[in-house]
Amino acid sequence: MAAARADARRNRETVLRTAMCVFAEEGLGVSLGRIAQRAGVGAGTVYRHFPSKDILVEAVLAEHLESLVGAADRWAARAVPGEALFGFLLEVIDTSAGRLPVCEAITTDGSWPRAVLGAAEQRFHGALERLLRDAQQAGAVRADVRVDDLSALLAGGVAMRSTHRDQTRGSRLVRLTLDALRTPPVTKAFRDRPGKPRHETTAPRHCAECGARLPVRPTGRPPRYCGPTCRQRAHRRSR
Amino acid sequence: MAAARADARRNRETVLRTAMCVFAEEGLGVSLGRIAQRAGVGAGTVYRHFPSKDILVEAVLAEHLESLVGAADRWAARAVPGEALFGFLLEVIDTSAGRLPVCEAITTDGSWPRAVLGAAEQRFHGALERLLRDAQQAGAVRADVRVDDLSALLAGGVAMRSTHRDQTRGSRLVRLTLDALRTPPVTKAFRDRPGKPRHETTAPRHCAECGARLPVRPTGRPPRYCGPTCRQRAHRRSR
Amino acid sequence: MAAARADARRNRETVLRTAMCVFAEEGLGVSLGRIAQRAGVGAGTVYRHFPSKDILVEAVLAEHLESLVGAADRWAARAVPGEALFGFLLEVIDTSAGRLPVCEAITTDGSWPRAVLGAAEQRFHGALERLLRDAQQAGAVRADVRVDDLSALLAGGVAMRSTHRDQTRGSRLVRLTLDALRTPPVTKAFRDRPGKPRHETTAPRHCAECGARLPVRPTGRPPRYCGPTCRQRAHRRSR
Amino acid sequence: MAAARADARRNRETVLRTAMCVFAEEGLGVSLGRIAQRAGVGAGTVYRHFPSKDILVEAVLAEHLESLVGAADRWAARAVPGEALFGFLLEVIDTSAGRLPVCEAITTDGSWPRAVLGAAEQRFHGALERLLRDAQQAGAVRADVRVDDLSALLAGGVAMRSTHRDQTRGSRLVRLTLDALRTPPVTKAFRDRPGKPRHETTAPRHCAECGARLPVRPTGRPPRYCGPTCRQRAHRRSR
DNA sequence: AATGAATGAGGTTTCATTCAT
DNA sequence: GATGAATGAAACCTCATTCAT
Repeated sequence: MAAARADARRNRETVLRTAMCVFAEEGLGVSLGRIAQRAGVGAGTVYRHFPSKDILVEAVLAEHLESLVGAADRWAARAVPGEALFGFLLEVIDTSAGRLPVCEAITTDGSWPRAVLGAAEQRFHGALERLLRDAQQAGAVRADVRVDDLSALLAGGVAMRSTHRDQTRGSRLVRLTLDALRTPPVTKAFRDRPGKPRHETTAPRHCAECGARLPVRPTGRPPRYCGPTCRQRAHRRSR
Repeated sequence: MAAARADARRNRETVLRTAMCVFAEEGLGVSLGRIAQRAGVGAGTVYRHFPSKDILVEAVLAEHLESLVGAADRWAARAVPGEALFGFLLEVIDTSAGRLPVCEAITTDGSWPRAVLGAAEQRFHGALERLLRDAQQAGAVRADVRVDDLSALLAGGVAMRSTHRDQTRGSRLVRLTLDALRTPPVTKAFRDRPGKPRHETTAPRHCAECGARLPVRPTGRPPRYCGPTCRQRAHRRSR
Repeated sequence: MAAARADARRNRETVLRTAMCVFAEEGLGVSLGRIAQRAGVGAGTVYRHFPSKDILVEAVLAEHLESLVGAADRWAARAVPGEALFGFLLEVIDTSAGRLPVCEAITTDGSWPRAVLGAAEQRFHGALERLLRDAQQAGAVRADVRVDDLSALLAGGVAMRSTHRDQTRGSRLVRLTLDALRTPPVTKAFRDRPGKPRHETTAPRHCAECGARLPVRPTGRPPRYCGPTCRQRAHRRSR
Repeated sequence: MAAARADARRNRETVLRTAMCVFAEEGLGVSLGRIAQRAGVGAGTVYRHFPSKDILVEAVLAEHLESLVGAADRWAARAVPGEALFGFLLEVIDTSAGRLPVCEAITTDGSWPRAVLGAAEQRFHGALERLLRDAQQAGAVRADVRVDDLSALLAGGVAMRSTHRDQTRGSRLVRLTLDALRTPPVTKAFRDRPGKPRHETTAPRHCAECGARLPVRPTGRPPRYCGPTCRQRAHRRSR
């Protein structure tokens, strides 16, 4: 009987792994029959372990999340707080890129019985939260970022990676995007009055003429134009 | 006869608009029967105008793209180059947020007969290209960004917006992400030798202690830490 | 109004002729939409003239039968009784070969409202009957053949012609089969009766060597072979 | 497991047999739903065994052909060459009469994936070929007949039988037609060659009055009528 | 009278799920 | 516990027929 149980567990694993691959390859639309076939088991066996298709999809996602929790722990253990978070986010996006359909099933469709996912999802969010908190305490990440921002950012990153026709540039784009989380370059004054950037809101951030980004400087009169050219042009216009 | 044609066109519009809504609400999985029902027409009528489901989905997407091309033109007409691009990207993401499933059908699944979409897609890409070129010539956007980066970025932005449980913060996150495209703060030296940042590769870009982003300055000795705090902390650790 | 009527009649003709072709080419399964398309008219026009598909099929068959009645009269007018019948049967089979599906719709399926066909069918059977009676009175055809035998024989002939992969041999097979109707070799007493062409029935009708049809001549010794070549070949074989 | 397989096989048989009947009764137009209903199984079961309608039709035909191959072997085993062929052809026509629609699906429509039928069809043609060859070697059948002639002849025979409103006369007509294959009356020299039954071909094979088949006897004067009744009737007529 | 859009029942096919073996 | 055959609802698509223009 123990042997039987071992058999059953092995079968469960097989089905789960197969489903993961097939979902990734052909989308969530594949029939369970196909999965059973690819797993080399009968349709009934799939149903014994996963009483419905939704449950199977959830199990696949939970498995994925679980493995990501492991990755989070590894990153937390071996890197300084900020880099741990960025490393983890990148890894999540990389390993999830092929699984877009599965992820979307969860994120997009609100009709999912969140309860079932619960365990894995909470552990995942917990891990994410810890990494974020540490990174923020280390000052590596903007203070106004929350866990749910990260979730959304992950979804976005996966979408970018999966969508970009050029894998290398897709990767690069994701890194560029993640950098948006980093604490922006700050000055002494800013650092001394944390949370109150001097010009954060009052100073113009873009050239009033051409829209170019203006450099942020903590002191002095904030510029209104990106340079003499634009200033002149605006002056002309104002007459 | 002309009247009959008008009727037909109206019907086509109705079906198209209904399909747009229903796809957005319930995903691409909905049956054509349901769409027909919601549109208040017979199943055959849907079929008459869109001979297959794929064709209907394409039509919905094409319609959407077409409207976006209009938006692109409006932005190009009424804003300075850089802001036109950013405004357009934001609008695309905002108006596409509800249509995630439709967009994904296109971006995710490579099996689409691109030919059919062709017209609308090319016009969309053309518009995107023009906005990007102008923005880059105005120096408002990084020179190393390409159109396909923008496509991927859009997909990512839509995913973020749709995924974030808090709409407001989702919006904010998207804006933050788009800013990654902006030309990074540069100095005179950099501006004079465009494309050749002084320390671009040799200087450390992140604080060696906390990982915070380091300001890039074209002259002087590049800093290793983000500030005295980290320098001190590193010093302590090195003893 | 008279003009309108002429238009309508012309339309009816067009539809009928088109239906004939299309049925012959693609079977009875084709949709009326296709026929309307090929005829260059609207679906409604088809229905105005032929209120249902069955009625259209019947009309096509009736038209065909009507034209065959004409052929029967021509044969009756220009050939000796026996040959008139055989010529007519061959012509029927030849012209019906492409129309197998239509014919079958009538002969096979007992569910047809015979009443509607009535007129054309009766005229056709009448013509057939006359040809048969004359041929039998001339002694060219077995006395025990009835009109319904001929109908069945026609169906069989059409099937053979349509089925045989080799058109030429199909034709030959049909002729061979029709010959089964001819009066079998009879005794001297029978042959001597007046009003009978001398060799009409006793003379061999095909070359005993190669099976080619032999010309029928009322006088002289009937040939056994189609020419010197076959005669020589048979002579050699008999040694 | 074996039991399940046995069940499945039984089900397959049921569906096949039902389809055979229903096709014969109502034509190839019947819906698979109807067949499933008549077979007492679900629509899915039909589909499991025959993944498409075409495949089911083919299977029905293949089954039929297979059974005919058996019949061919039986005839070859128990009759002299010539009679074996004729007996077989008659049996084919008789048993196929009800199945006209199925046969036509094959013979009429060239669009069939012959590959699938292949096996059964080739075996059938092989059997036909053997019977024909033997019959020709025995001199019972014209030397210029080929297998494809027989195929077409069979189609024609089936059409005749199915079409004739009077079954008995239909049968008679078919026999008459098949006789067209027999070696035509030959000359003395030919007749005297050894190994040939005396009256095989020259003696009348059917009653000159009523067309009934005459017994073939190798010796004695061959009868001209099937019995005294017909002889008397013919006598009366000749006066 | 002609057009062709609209209709909707019905056809084939698919597949999640159950159940006998 | 595993198997895979059976089920039947539902999807997509077709087309004979009607009807507004």
